[in-house]
Amino acid sequence: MLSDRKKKILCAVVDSYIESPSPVASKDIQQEYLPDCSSATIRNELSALESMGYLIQPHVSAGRIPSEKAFRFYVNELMCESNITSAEAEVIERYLSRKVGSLEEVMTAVTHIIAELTNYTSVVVKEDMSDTITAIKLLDLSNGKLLVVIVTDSRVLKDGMVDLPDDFDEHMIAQAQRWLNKIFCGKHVSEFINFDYPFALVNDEFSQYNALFKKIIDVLKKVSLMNGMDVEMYGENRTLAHSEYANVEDARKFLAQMENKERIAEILTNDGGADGSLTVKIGSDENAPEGCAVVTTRVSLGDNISGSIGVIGPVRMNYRKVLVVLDKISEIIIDLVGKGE
Amino acid sequence: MLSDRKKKILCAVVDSYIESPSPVASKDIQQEYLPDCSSATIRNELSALESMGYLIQPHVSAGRIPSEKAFRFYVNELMCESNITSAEAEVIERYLSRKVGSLEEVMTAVTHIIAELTNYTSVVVKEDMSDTITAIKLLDLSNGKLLVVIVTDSRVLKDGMVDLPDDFDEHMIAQAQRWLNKIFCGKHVSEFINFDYPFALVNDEFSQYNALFKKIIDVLKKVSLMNGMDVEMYGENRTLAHSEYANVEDARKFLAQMENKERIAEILTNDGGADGSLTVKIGSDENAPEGCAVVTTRVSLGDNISGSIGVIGPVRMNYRKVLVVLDKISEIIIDLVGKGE
DNA sequence: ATTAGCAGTCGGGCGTGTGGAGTGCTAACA
DNA sequence: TGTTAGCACTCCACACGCCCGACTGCTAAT
Repeated sequence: MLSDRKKKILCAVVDSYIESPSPVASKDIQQEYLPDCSSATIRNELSALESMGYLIQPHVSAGRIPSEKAFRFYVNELMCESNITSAEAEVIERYLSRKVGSLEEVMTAVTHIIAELTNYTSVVVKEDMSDTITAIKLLDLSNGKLLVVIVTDSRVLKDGMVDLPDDFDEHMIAQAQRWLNKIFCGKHVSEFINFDYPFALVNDEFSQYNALFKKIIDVLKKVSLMNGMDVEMYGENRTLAHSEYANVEDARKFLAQMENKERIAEILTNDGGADGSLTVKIGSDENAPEGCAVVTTRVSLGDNISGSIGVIGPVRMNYRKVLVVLDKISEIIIDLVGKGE
Repeated sequence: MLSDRKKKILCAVVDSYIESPSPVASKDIQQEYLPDCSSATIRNELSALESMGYLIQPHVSAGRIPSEKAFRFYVNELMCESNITSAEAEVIERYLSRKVGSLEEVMTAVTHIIAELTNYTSVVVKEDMSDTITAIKLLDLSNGKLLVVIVTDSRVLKDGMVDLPDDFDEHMIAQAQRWLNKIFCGKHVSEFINFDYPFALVNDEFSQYNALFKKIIDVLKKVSLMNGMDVEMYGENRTLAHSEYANVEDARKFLAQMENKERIAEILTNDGGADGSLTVKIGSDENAPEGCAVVTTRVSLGDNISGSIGVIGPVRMNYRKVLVVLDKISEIIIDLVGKGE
């Protein structure tokens, strides 16, 4: 456990670093946060915090910068709460509270307003769980490949390709198709994702089907991953304005990660959490994109539809502001939905 | 008109500059493209081409780089045609020709494959012209504001706000609403965009409506701009990999322009052109984003639905490759659609 | 445990110098 | 008149070296 003074100092380092991204010196901390100690004392504490993994010294004659561990500790225990400014609240309400229109338009509006207020990238994911599988079709392309097609309720189709073992004839394909339909029809596409192959279903004499089945289910998993998910992102540019992306290589790495919408959607949705609850993930250790932090909140948007709203920025993010904005937004959206569409 | 030799030299400069983005020297041209002339002769020609506006000399002891004018001339008259490599054609066909699924999925696939093959940003715009206006509603928010809502066929709603003049009561608002519905119901939302206010409709005693009407129609124009348009973009990252975006400021400027989807959609769609025809716009003079070139092709996707496929990259773009890829893609898509959805 | 003071380290900004790439110009030549 | 060789000139890009200043860690005193 950290002593009170260590906590104060760590908090000072993080606060200062969030405000301006240069290593924090002992003297600065003394002057601005802890006038009761000498800078030497603070230096000792900093040194201790460094060996505990909370701080990093870029080089020997530089101050300290917080590690990802420090940011996590900061968010969980140190950060003082703050309230949304009335100006911000007003902006949000003006934009959203009278918004008429389709869910898509509200999503777009939400991403724009969050990016505007926080100056980070904003993502909204809508998950529609009501869409169920009507049929699975296997089409022999007669070149050793099998086309796997999923047909769902809402006529959304997904398709993928599988290599066909040599010894398969059309009867066997038809048989495989019957089995697949028996297992999956009427279920939600998301069921593939956690589906364990039920070997029991296939008795010994049909063991040759096993390999094919596994492949097909893998394809179905992959192909259905984004089904019913709608991802909207805005303000990649905003995040790039921050100093961690001062060189193009880092900027491009960030953008490359943002292009993987499946990944982003997964990050935003994979931990449940009640309506309006806030989650913070910092760094790739917590499954956020590398060098990034993700703040998420969830709102339910009616039967079988749920939404996740998130902000993606550098680990050195202004968490206080982001949390406050997301909180307000989710509150308003829950309110909007509650009033009945 | 340019002499043959000037054309050859200009073509050499552009080709060489596209291949590697450094100023092209007279000696290089001589060695690689025109061994029959001396470098001095070429220098004279270069100097002439420069004063004609085709070339730019970054500084006195540097070679020449092509101006936007040179690129336009190159695309229109100099560039030698080339054919798609069989490898590329195969990639495209494998990806697309067996693609089953919704239009949205095909759009996504198209953006990905184009970005992959060209290494530039790719955009697809779908325009659905079949959506018509069912009703226009004016809601008095009783704070001096009027909420304008458009309801269409497909239950898409759009809304915007207008300041209400002081002397308007609910009867007048109802009257205005009746007029608006009379004019626009049953028409396509795009009709706002080129709509000229028909003063004749409003006779003198109702001239007070004029100001309000104009405002409302402006809002309707703005609000309906993207109606029925679906913009999908991929590979902003790819374009940034090119050397013109080596510094972050330029990269951010590019990205900021890419965030304006309305603008991009307009660039891609605003010049008709037959199915499969290719358009090249170079530089902001031709309404492309600043410093960028846009290559576009159009495909019709059935009744009242048309699509535009585009590639956005730096002015120094590999036009030959982009044209070839877009050509192949549009061919396949026209084929796909032709076979009957 | 805290603190003042001092020696030591390292990054980064800045001026200088130089090599090399490429031109424009001139004068000679076909 | 068009082409060419040769030369003087320009200017960028890069490297080198320098030094200033920012901070620290350590030591010794309180």
